Amino acid sequence: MPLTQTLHQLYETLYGSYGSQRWWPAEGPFEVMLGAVLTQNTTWSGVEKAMPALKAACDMTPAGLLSLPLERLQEIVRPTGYFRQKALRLRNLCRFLLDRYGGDLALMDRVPTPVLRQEFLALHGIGPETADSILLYALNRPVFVVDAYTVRLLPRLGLADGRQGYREVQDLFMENLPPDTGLYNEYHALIVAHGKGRCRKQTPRCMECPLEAMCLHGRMRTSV
DNA sequence: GTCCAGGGCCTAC
DNA sequence: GTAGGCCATGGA
Repeated sequence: MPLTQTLHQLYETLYGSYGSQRWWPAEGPFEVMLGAVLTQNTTWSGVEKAMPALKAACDMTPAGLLSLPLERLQEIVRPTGYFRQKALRLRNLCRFLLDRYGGDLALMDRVPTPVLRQEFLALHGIGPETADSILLYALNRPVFVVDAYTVRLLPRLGLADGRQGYREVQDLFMENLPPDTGLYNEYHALIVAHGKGRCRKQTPRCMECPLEAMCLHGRMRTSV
């Protein structure tokens, strides 16, 4: 089966099983950006605690966040873990938004996606996944977000051998799917929903897994 | 008590 | 260029 068709089948199967995920749960692009940093290597529940506190403490603008004392900001983001790092990362991001765009995110609209991506990656504390999450979920750019679930998923479907890096996995999706922001949005969220929902440990077989029929045949039929 | 989340940086080798 | 250690909280 052609790769394009397989990827569409994967999407349809996940969508049929989990339904629309409605990401990103946030009000406006700036809030999405902050959430992208705060959710790094942690659960969304922590972000749900930190975000209201942040909204109560400042006006939710880059300048407003920068006006908070560091200790106060640390206290607010504490529920998301790595609170010392994340407070600094939020400050870095806001300083960039203020210096480069005057705090006006609408000015990013005329900047090409590859340029924006490089600008975000240059920030300390923003790596490939966070940068791409911002591009897709905050700025509506057709960029496929890769995460640990995605990397684990592909080998079990026979679509990769597990040695591919971030960009290789990303290219696999983007070269075989149309550059559709809505599709990429839902696709990544569905992979996460599937990944955290079940089968994180490679159980020999899981008949309840919606991807059972797509898993590799022959060798140990590891569920996904 | 142990494991691990919607990662990324730094340091060794 | 990549494997390993580190950052920290909270829920299962």
